[in-house]
Amino acid sequence: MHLSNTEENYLKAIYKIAEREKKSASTNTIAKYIGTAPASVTDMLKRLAGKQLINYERYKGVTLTTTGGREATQLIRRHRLWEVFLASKLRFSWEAVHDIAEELEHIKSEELVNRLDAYLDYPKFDPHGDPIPNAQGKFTLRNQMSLTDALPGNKVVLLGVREHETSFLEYLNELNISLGSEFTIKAFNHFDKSMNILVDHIKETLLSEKVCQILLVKKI
Amino acid sequence: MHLSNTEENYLKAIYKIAEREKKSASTNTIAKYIGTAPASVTDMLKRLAGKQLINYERYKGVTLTTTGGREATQLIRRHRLWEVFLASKLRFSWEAVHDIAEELEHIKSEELVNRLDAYLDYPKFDPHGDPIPNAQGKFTLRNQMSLTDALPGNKVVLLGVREHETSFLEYLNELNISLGSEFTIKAFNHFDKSMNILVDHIKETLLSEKVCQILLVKKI
DNA sequence: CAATAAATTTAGCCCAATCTAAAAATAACT
DNA sequence: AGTTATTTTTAGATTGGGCTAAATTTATTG
Repeated sequence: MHLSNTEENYLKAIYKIAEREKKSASTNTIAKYIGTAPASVTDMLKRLAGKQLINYERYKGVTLTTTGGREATQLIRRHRLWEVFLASKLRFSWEAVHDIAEELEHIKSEELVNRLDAYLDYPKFDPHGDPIPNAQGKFTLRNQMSLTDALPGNKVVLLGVREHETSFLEYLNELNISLGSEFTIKAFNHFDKSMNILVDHIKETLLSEKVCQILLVKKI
Repeated sequence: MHLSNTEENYLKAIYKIAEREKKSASTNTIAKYIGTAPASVTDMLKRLAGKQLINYERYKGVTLTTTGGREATQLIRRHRLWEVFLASKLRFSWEAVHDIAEELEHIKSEELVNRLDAYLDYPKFDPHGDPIPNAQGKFTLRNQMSLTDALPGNKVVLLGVREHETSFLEYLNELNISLGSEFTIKAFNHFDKSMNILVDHIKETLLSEKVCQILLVKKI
């Protein structure tokens, strides 16, 4: 099936919205995600429905078909593998990889992505801790929770971030927080749900509820 | 200057045609090179002229401006660096790299291409022996000649090929000829200008004039 | 439940990049 | 030089992807 870059981007958007909101994606949500007018989305949805990539009924929101889901998963696979390449081989920082991978993910060559996968030693997670689907589209699952669910006294390690925004990642850099960082929860502040955290046994830091929600950790 | 992939492809075509034919590129030649109708070329030439990338006068053929030439050179740089990556890191064969690099060359990130260059150790030639312009657009020159110019008794080494067609490269594979192969010229056949060549001191092979023209060698 | 608000779709338009068919300019040949 | 052939350009249409404004459907709320 030949897909244009734009069509691929819509599929990815629908996939991610469904994942985030656990329901079918609405026209407006897609429009906001992609950054286009809702009318443009409607047009595209009709085309994608014509290609059997989504289930579309006027005014009802859309879901991916099996084919559409597979395409979206492969796109995510390509994106995350390129991110690994950029970070681990070309030494790009984790806040720089996303935008370049947005372009690289559209290179159409099954052979290329599989060889890249092998070259990188079949990585299971990308530089933001997101799981990389394998050639069959299977994601690696692991126990993880939001930092908001950790309790005072817990020790946890940072596995991933739910937000890839450059400014947010740069904020973590300033706090010397990166994947693998160890946190000891010192205190939970009820009034604003912020947390006092000891980072890597060195520096105590205050993290707002919003930041804690973004950080994915597991107990150690 | 923002250029679409298509605009970049036209600039590259004009560059390559000018290089091959040592004169301005005509509408028809460009159309054949790109694989579009001549009318489409005319339209595009007007747009490129509007962006000051080419010198265009109706019915006269076109040449690249300084800016246009720089863009074309950078595109060639990106293309050839990606070819090196595909061949040396991902172990693609030399006939497979071209098509994938055609897509990769359009990724727009100066930082990416320069880091890739460093990662590959600043290669000077691509897997077909074509020179790779450096970040300043400078090509490495070297003494080379067409195999047709070698004389019986000469020993030469293969530096490059002027033709990247898959079927041609596969033909060379069958003859066990690759970059670095050493040839001893055994005989020149006047009637059809073909040559009898001893390849790597092992196998004697007959190469047609057409093939000899494509092979770039230097004496050893 | 009627009125209003919000979401979605339709209608009609634009631009980039392509096409075919026809016209115009240049080149080639007798 | 004049006719023919070739090359190039113009004219007009198409497709993908996008827009705004208006109409329609669904949701919300007094």
